[in-house]
Amino acid sequence: MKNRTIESAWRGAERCKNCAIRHLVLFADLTHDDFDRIHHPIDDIEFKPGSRVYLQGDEMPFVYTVRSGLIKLVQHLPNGDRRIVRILSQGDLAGLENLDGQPASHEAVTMDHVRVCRIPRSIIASLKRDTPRLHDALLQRWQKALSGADNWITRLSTGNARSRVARLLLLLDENSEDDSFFLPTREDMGAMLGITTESASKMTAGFRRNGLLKPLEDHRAWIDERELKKQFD
Amino acid sequence: MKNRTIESAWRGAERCKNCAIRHLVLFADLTHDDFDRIHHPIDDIEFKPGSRVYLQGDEMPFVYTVRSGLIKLVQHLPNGDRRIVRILSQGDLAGLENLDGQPASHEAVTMDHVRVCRIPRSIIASLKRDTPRLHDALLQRWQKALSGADNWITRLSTGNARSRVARLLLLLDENSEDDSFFLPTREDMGAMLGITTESASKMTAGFRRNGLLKPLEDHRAWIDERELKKQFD
DNA sequence: GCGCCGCATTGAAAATTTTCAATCGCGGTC
DNA sequence: GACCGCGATTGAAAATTTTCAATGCGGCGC
Repeated sequence: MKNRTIESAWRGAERCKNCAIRHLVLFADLTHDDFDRIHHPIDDIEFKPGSRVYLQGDEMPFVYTVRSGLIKLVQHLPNGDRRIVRILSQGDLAGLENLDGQPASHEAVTMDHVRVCRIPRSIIASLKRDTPRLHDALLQRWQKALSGADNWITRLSTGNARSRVARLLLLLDENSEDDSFFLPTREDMGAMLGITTESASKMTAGFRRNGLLKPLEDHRAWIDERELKKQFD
Repeated sequence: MKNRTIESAWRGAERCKNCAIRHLVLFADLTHDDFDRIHHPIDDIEFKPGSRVYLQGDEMPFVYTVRSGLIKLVQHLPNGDRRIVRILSQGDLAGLENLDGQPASHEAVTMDHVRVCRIPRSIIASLKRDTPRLHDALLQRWQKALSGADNWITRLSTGNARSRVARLLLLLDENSEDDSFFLPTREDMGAMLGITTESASKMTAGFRRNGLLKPLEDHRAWIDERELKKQFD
C-alpha cells in the first residue's frame, strides 16, 4: 500500500533547467555549468493526502522541494501532545533543517495532493562548495522559515481561540495564489493553533454563520478578507 | 539618560582575535588573514537591564554578538498584543534576521545586564564574500534560531499554563551554565508563554509552594529539575 | 525611618476553553 | 437505496484562564 508514486527520475538535472517553477525553487539562480555538476538522480514524486514524507528522528538523505500542495511539519512532545509548527507550500524546502546531517526534528505530512522534487543531500553539499548562488538561495530559505516560525508564534499562538482561527484563515488566504484557499481539517487547525479540535470547529462554524467564511468544494474556502482583517489583524 | 555605555572601540578586529569567548562567537573559525580584512570598528557595548537594543522597524546597520546576559526578541501585533519569540544568550547573534538589509522584525530588549559586540553589517557582508568559514558559522546560527523557534512553539505555546511554565523553567535551567538560572519577571514569562501575567504568577507561586522552585537572590532561581521533568516534560 | 513605587501574589467572579457525548452530513460501499 | 464511517458540529457541564481589584513585599530616595 504505497501512498506515493515516482513520476519520473533522471540522472543529472536535465529537466531542472526547464522546470516550470524553476524561478521559485532552490536552483533558481544556478547556471548551466552548475547543473552540469549534478550527478545524482533527482526524482519527481507525488504523494496522496496524508502521506508521511519523513518521520521525526529519520535520517535525511534527501531534501524535498515542494512543487505543489501543502506539507505540514509536526513536532511531537514526549507526553504525546503534538503541534504543527510550519506549513510548506510551493517553492519551500522540506528538510532544510537537516541539511547538516542531523536526524529530522519534525514529521512531514502532506495535507493534500502533493508533488515534490526529491534532491539528494549530496547535491546540495557539493553545489554549496562551488556556487555562492546556491548559498544565497539557501539563506533566503532559512530566513523565510524563521520569519514564518516567528509569525506562527505571534499570530497563531497568541490571543483567544477566535482571533487565532481568524489569523490562520487570513494567513492561508494570503499564501494562496487563488481567490480561494485550502481549508485544513479542524484537527489540523487545532494543532496549528494550540487549541482543541472542537474549539477550532466552533470558531470556524461561527465565522461561517457570520458569512465571513464560505466553504467551497474540495476542502477549499473563501473568506471576507477585509472584514476579518478589520475585526482581528 | 543613556542606558548603554560604550566600553571600548577599536579599528579593525585586533581584540577579536583574543576575545575570551571567541570559541562561541560568529568569528570562531576565522583565520588571522580574515581578521585583517576587517576595516570597520567593532564596539564593545554594555546595556542596563530593560534597554532597547533596537526597535521593530529599525534599519539595522549592525548585528550584535551577545557576550553575556539575556536579550528578549519581542514582536508586536497591530492590536497591541505582544509576544516574546526568542531569548538570546551568550554567543547568539541579535539582528541575524536582518542581515539582508530588511528592517528589524523584532524589538530587542535586554533582560538583565548585557554586554554585546556591535558589528557593522558591512563586515559580515564582505567576509561572507571571501570566507566560507563565516558562511558555516552563519548557517549554524540560522539553524539554532529556527530550532529554538520550533521549540518555542511546541514546548512553550502548547498545553495548559502549568505545563508551559514548567517547560519554560526547564528550558531556562538547561540554558544556564550555572546551577541556578535567571528568572524573568512574571510579565515576561507571560509574554513568552502566551498567558497573562497573573497566570504566570499563579503557576510560579504554586511551584514555589511545592518546593519545586526556589527563588534566590538577584532574580535568580533554582528548580528541582528531576521532579519537574517527571511531572511535565 | 518613612513613604513610595514597581512587581508579585492572591482571591473571587466572569469569560473562555476543554471535555465528553450526541448528532449531523456526506461520500462511498454493498 | 440503505448503511457505514469519518469528520464536522453542537450542547452542556467541568475545568481552566482571564479579569479586576486588593494586598503584600522589597528596595530606594529622601
